[in-house]
Amino acid sequence: MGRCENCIIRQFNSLRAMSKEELKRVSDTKTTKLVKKGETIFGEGDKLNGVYCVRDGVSKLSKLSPNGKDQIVKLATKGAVLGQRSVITEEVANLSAIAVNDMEVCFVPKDAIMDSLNSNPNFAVEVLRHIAHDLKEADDVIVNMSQKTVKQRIAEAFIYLEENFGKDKNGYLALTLSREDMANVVGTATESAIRIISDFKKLGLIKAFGKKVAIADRNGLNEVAKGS
Amino acid sequence: MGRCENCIIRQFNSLRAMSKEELKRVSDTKTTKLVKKGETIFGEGDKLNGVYCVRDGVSKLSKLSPNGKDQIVKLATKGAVLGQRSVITEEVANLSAIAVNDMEVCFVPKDAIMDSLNSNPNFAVEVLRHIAHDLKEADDVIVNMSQKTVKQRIAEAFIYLEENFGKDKNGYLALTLSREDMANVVGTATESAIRIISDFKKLGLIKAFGKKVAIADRNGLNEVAKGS
DNA sequence: TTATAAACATGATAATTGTCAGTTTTTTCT
DNA sequence: AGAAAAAACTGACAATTATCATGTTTATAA
Repeated sequence: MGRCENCIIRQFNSLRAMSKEELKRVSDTKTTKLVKKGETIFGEGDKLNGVYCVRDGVSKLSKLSPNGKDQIVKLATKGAVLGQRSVITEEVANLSAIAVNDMEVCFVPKDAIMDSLNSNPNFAVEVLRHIAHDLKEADDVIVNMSQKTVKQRIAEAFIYLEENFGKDKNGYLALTLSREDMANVVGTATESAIRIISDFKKLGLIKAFGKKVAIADRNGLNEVAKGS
Repeated sequence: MGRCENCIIRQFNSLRAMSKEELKRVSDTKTTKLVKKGETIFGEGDKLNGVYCVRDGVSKLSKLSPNGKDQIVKLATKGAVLGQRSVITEEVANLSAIAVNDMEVCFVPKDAIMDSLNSNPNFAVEVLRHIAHDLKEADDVIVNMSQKTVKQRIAEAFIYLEENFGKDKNGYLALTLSREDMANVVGTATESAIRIISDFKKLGLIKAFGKKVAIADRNGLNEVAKGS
């Protein structure tokens, strides 16, 4: 079994959701792709004829607002599946997927997914669970965006980065985002993000080593996130 | 066939997604409930053992933020199904559902839904499509919340209310929200919402008759929403 | 029908956040 | 290495939004 199936299985969190033949069918149709940092996997409005499984690297899923700013809605890493929502509803993509660092993705054609969905209830229910979970997360983001200050959201973002992407051997966040991306995650101006991150450094909440950032005072950051 | 099945069918947009026996099973288990304005159907953290179909009236789905403010994430009207996300993921409710006006809902037990999901791929796929659509909408809300001003969001909210809940015979919005609810929909302070709504009146973008509100200048409102 | 509460409204002010106009630092490319 | 570009940073200021205090109107219930 190739690694691509692992993405699908991990994503849907059930080894038994797909039968051997289904996995075989998916396996036969897969294509592997290397995507360099900054490159676009697909853009807003693109018609997708398949989904992309992330094997390695991180992608930002963002939407361009009318005023020209990008809002990053989600960060997707190893094991995530991109574009499934659009494939399921048969609409064009409503987000664009851009590589935050060098990535390896594999492509699974629409038909392979749709056939399994239509014939295998277990698989459909697993996908359903997964999307339902995404929806809960999205609702939480809505509440955060509208009820928390930029400072709180940036504190949360650092915690999120540590929890979801981990640390390297020296304790620095495994995923380094530019200040601009950080601003686009929390929905603020780049300058505002820079200022607040500088403050966090001065307060000893985080520390930096070159581009790398580490959380220095987890409790303190948590306090800020809750609303000091 | 009772009206309760109509909710389910309308929601999932497919007459053929449920077999006759399945509909019968659902029909046998349903319970109808009257909910008065302001009453809670279920609250954040409640364990749901079924879903609620909205037969009549409107419910707000909201989440209490730590600072004590409510964020309304969604407004659900006739034909909508409440609580399905939590039932599917088998988590407690992450939103509370409160009646905005007098409602009639019917309750469908968890098992009836889960059995159909597990045995009927068409039904599962229809539910999946529906939740995928909700997810797209939630992503759009995230972008709006973070990239638009309060004024823009209030203008959009009026347009949304007209498009989704319609007008009465005199052209007034069929759904009247309090200023506080309006503020909680767009994620701002009640006073800010009041001020902006007053401005809209002065500018002739909307007009009021008692509690009722009508859009007076649709194009103008649209301009404001886009960012005048 | 009055009292009581809730919703609506307004002013003054403070806090937050965005914008613009730069400078400095780091990265990239030849 | 050196030029050019991108990213990070800073200050000054303006715009937006929240908060608090209070008054007015409208709805609700005894």
